[in-house]
Amino acid sequence: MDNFAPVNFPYNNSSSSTSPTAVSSHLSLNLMTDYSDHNSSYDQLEDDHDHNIGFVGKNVNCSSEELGLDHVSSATSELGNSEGNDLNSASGSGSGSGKIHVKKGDKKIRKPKCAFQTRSQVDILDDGYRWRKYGQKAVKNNKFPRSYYRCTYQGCNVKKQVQRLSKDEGVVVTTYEGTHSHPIEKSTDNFEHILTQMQIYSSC
DNA sequence: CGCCTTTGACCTGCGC
DNA sequence: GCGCAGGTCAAAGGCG
Repeated sequence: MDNFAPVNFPYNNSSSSTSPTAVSSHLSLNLMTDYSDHNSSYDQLEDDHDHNIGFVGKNVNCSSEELGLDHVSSATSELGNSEGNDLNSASGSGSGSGKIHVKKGDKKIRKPKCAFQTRSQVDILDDGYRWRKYGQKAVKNNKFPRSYYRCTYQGCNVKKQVQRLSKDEGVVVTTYEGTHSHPIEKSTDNFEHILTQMQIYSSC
């Protein structure tokens, strides 16, 4: 982990916000991007969980775009699955009523992801946005399931995944994917504090 | 009644 | 080609 630089979260609105819901009163953060090796990704995170904030991913290339900034970046980081589903098309149209994620022949455009881990008793960080859970899957080598959430704001197709580490039950890994196209819906003092720290210490 | 969670089925990509 | 793992859909049910 050597590329530290300011980082923002995947939020367009950086204005302060407050609304405590699920954020643990004491939690630490490890921000990382692109843990692209699906077998080692979360294990990697565990190596660094004693730090309050720090990257533990392989390729620290979380772009400003994925983090919610306006200008475009070419970052192509993605979360550790090997599938590389076309999340842009999937999120945009959901491929209709079917369950086809990627059209054959379509060029894969992988939406960058930005993941971070927290030490928290709760799985869900209240980041001020409204999320709807759309799936949950058991993950190999992990006794805890991975939950899939989607931003409920109309037209916003930001997704996030939440998973607790099996080796360290106190660590929750949250992966954001996409950019919010709307202001934050509620505020969270705790989360803003976290964001502030991230902007100071982290970089993607 | 609307929103959300749960959950099983389905689809895709990858490794063997 | 097959099996596995990850990701998504959508019906059903719960809750405020």
